[in-house]
Amino acid sequence: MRASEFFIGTTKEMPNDAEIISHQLMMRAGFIRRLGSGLYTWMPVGLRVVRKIEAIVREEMAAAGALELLMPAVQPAELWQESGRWDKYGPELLRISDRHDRDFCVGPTHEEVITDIVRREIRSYKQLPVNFYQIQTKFRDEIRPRFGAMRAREFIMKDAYSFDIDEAGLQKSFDRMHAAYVRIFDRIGLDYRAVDADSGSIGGATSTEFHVLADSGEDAVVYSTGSDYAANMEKAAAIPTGERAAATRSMTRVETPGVHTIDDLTNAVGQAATQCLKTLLVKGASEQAPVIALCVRGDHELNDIKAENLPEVAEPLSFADATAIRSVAACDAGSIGPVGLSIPLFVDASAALMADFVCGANENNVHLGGVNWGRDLPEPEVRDLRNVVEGDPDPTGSGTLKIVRGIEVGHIFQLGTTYSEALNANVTDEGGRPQTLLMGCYGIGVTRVAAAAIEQNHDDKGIIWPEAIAPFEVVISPIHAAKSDLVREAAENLYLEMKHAGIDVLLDDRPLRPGQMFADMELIGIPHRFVVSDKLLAADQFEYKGRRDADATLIPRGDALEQLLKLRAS
RNA sequence: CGGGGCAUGGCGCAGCCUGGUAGCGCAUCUGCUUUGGGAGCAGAGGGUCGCAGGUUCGAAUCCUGCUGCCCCGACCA
Repeated sequence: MRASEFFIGTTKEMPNDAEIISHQLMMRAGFIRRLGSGLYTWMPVGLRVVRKIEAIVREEMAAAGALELLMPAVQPAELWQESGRWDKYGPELLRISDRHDRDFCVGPTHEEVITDIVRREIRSYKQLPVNFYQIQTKFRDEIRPRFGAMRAREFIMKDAYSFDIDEAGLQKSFDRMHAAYVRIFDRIGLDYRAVDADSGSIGGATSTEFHVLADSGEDAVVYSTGSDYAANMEKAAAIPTGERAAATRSMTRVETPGVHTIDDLTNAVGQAATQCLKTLLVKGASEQAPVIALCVRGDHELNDIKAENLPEVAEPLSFADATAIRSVAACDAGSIGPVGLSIPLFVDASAALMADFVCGANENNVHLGGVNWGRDLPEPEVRDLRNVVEGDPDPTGSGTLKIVRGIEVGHIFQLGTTYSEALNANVTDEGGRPQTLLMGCYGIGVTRVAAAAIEQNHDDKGIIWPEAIAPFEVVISPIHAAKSDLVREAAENLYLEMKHAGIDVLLDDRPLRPGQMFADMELIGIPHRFVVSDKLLAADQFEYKGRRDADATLIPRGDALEQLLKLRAS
């Protein structure tokens, strides 16, 4: 590609609404342009990156036996009503209606549509397993779209769906996708982790997330220093340490005027947060127990997902309102404690090991000190309710846990029969009986991968693309070509040589000053650069500089292609 | 959804409080000079000041309503 025939929309100025580095750089380098909240146009340079990511995904999907198809973005409400998600999915689902007033949604995901296809097309176990995928624009009406392509409302996603006759088949399909994902992210060249995850609202059991590690990531990724264990914060198992100490004090009333939070409490009673018990009241799942109490240690945080996964707790998790609190305790939030509460009470494993602790007295402005399980109140119902913290033991038994930030770029699920049952997707088995299909689904946020790659690879000059997804692999920058036939011809020849060698090369033939050319190409993030100038040609040389290199090196003119091929291979 | 803020050439902003000929930087265009790290000088074009009402002789500016966008908030026991 010749830059003069391409479109390069770089700017020196920073857009005022871009908060994170990938958003700023994508805007400045002219990769994306904003149309509306969470809506972006992919400009020609940006689209080249997207297409390269897609190409890698397609190759690895094909290698893993998945078949590409393309489903409609607009989906009839009936299908979503059949699966129950028309009501369950909530406001993130963009609902629209046509001229006949029929309801539709713009697909945030395609489990329903693919299951509908499969139930019509796949009749026999002999046609299994199948795995269909598409690369398509999705729409999710996010509460707060932000960070440019990172959390856009409209974005490009690869979504694959596998169907098998039994659990063993599903496991095999899942493992194949897992392996394919590993190859994809390896090839793209990102630092990432595959982590155990909660499957969330899509339903089903097993799921693994793929996170690109970056400080700006919105998710907390937990990993072990001593094993391969990795999980996201929602899923990471919190293992208590030590044993419960013996009670040494008797239970006493403490006047705590104006104390509402754990911080207030530690100040008021002079005890560390680890000695305070936090009691949270949440809505229950049944009429019989409309309010449920959950206890965690004062220095710990309740894990919403773990709480929500308790059968007794209403989903989605919501805290009890003032009226509900008053219905079970004679006080307001801030003074709740487990002693004397006559509602279901679940206690985090670490909180269950506390002795002589402080907690609310269920009376405003009063707390209790010296409280002990098994003496002042029954032995607790123990559950895992909290977020892990750095230094917690590895649940597999070796090492401790560390927490880093990650950007979720892929998520693979074993859905099981959730959708096939709801939509009645069966095949006939060997015995001639109908068998409900077992389903898996596998997503990659293609456009988010691009943003994540930038978060992980940039410097003060701009983006540093991993070679595999760079918009161009190499740029040729002729210095003052307009004034020198020699420079122009040498650059042109080098360009053609590389182009014929199948290299994705950009010839920067714009009539610009060198500083501007260099700055543009570094901002755009092209991994390799060759400079052609009269001075260099006089010595029969070109100049080479890798995007991460501090200094340029001189190379013999004839070695340029060979040099590039060598660098590219390494 | 709650709170805060913004809306003025393509982009970033000032002007508004105290009503009176709409300005700056960047970008664009022309010319000359310059030429290995986002050049200099001279000149030019480009805005019914988000929309709708109101107050006024007169509104970017004051008032009302609307719309769009941005930011903060979902650990409170």
